Amino acid sequence: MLDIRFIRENSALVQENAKNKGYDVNIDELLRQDETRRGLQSRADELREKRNTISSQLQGGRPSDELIEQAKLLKDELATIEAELRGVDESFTLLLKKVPNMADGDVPIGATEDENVVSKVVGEPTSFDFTPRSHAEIAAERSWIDKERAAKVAGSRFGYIKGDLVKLQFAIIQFVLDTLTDETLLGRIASEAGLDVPPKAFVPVLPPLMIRTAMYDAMDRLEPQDDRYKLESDDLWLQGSAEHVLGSMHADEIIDQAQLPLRYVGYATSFRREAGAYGKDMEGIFRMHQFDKLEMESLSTSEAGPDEHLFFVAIQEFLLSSLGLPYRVVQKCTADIGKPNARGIDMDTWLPGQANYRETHTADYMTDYQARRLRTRVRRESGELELVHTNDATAFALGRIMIAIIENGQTQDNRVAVPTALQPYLAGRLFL
RNA sequence: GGAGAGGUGGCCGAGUGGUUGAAGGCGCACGCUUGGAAAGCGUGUGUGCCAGCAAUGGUACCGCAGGUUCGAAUCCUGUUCUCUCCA
Repeated sequence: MLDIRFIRENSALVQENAKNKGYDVNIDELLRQDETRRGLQSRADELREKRNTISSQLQGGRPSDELIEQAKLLKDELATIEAELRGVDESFTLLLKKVPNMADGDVPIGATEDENVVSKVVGEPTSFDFTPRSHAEIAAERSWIDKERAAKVAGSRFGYIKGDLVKLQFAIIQFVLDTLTDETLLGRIASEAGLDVPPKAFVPVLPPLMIRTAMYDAMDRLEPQDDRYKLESDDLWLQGSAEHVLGSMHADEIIDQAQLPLRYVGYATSFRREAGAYGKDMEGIFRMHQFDKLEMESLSTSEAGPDEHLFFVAIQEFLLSSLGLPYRVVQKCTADIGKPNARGIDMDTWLPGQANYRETHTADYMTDYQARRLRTRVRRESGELELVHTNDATAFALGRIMIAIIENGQTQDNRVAVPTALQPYLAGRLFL
């Protein structure tokens, strides 16, 4: 959520920004309600002040009937004002929550994701001296993915992942955890990216996979609800990405500045309905209702936030490069970065089976937009309180990255070359 | 799933209707004291919102949400979380 004081002072900018991001919000109406709300709030405060004054005169017993009568009148008036205030406050908050975060100045303005800007291409599309297959075809040959039986048991877009593919997944996980907890390596990644960020290790986390409505909403990741799985009888949702449960971990907390940045890498099975997918997306395990993911999250000061974002991107590039995969970096435009985002960068990895770059990574920078409702604050060295800035980014979405490894590393006889960086985690095997 | 106990400030802990934003202690900050330190002494030390350049003032907050009352940390209802015992 944005700061209402910021909106008051920058209403035109905020309206313009909402339009650029494709959100229909009425800032004028919001400001009108804000004024009404504040008026009622002041009135209620005044009435309470009077009530408190009278009350303090009444203590010690022997209250005069007159005073009691006065107090009763106040009580009634206050009740009326409070009811009115509750109503206005509710619709005001509803409107305020709809206002998207301000996009940073260097975010390309665009109406659809087609206006995202490719800023960097690393490596070249893998070439083969045979016609490359899709991961689904190779997995079928190797009995790595069984969607038919999964459909019988759980429905469409679920899978049984089996055999060497399971070992590959665990190898990737180990590789990521080793990378993100190695401060020497993190320092090198930072300095090679020209970033002056502390090389502080990420804390690995296995988070809860369910999240309360209030927390999900505070993270501003509850929408679109159509894409979420709700557990009706419990006021709980299945989380759609570890950042949902990592970012909300420090809700209602005040963190000493010396402890920042807090960096986490969460491993979580994530759930999404992914309604409306079609074509290539339906093949194999590209787009499933359930997938495992390693996600980075950081809480930092406001001044450190932008570099944390770039650091996350640098880490993503390091991870992809370590696997020898061709990828490109995409600066997402205003329409695509998402409501709570100030900036958003994607990594698209080359998939020979689709002969296309497809999204495997996202890095989101939310400034203080999430922290405002989470009430996660930092106590500055000066003693001042300030909202933290949040960053989240994919380390690896395991399903998608295994697709990339299979398709880019395939041989004519349906084997898959193991990236050098993963070989130590697969007993030194060169091929799966 | 059942029974019981309990959630008070950074921490411990008092408080069962009336200056209680909340005793006391610990911690922390500043000052005094000291050659220096400890001890000791003194002062201060929560958060949100509104108004104000500020000092400050008003208001709300004792897990959360309602209710009773002129007045609620204290009484009532619901709910949530933690702990103990049982299944």
